[in-house]
Amino acid sequence: MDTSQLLKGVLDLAVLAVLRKDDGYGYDVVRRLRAGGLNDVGDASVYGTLRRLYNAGMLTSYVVPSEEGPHRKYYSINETGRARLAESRETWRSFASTLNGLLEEVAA
Amino acid sequence: MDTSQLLKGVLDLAVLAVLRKDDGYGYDVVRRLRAGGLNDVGDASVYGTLRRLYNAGMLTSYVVPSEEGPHRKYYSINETGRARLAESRETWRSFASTLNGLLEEVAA
DNA sequence: GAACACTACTACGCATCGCGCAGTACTGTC
DNA sequence: GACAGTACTGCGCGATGCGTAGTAGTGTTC
Repeated sequence: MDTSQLLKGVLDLAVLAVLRKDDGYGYDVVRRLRAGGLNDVGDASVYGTLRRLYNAGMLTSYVVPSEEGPHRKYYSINETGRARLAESRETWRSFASTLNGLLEEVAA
Repeated sequence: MDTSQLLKGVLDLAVLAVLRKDDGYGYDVVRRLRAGGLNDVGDASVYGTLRRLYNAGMLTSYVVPSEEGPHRKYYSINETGRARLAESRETWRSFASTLNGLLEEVAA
């Protein structure tokens, strides 16, 4: 089944989550997300999300010329981004809990 | 925080879930969802979802004239709808589990 | 009895956002 | 030198939740 709709509003959260420890560039973030189980995430979605988060002031960015390919634009999460990550995580947990509640009444 | 994006792709599931036991009409489904914790769900979203599910053959419908207001259009889940409910529930669980995995690495 | 509130549904258009696809560009390999 | 892999950008589409307005019926309150 298609999970693209489920990603809505959550990709921001996922991207912030994979950046919370180490800086990363777009292509790398895509790989981390897929390694984490989001197999179907499109690369354009991730690049778009990174740009959106950057424009929203959640990330800083710096370019590193690579000797083994094109330059890499690294993104680093800042305080605003961390605050947003914490907030979004709580929103997600609360929402997931609510939906699970609705689904579990099925058994009743 | 705004949860409208999180609802994407899940409202179908939630609507099917609240209809799985008893038939319901639009206004009633809205109340059940809100009672279940989806406080911010818009009524137009629910009516739209009901029509979408009906057009997709997941629901049947019958009109009951009410003595205490306008007529009510009841919706009833059918076999196709139940199959979809089961399928979507699994998709949701798998997805939620994946995302929780990504988030929990935060603690590590 | 007129204004108002509640119930119940429909229709229109908007905004968000993930995605597909094309394009650019650099490196390495066969 | 054609091709694959890496890395990023931009364009336009499609799905879907939401706001708002509109229609329509019933009950309440002054």
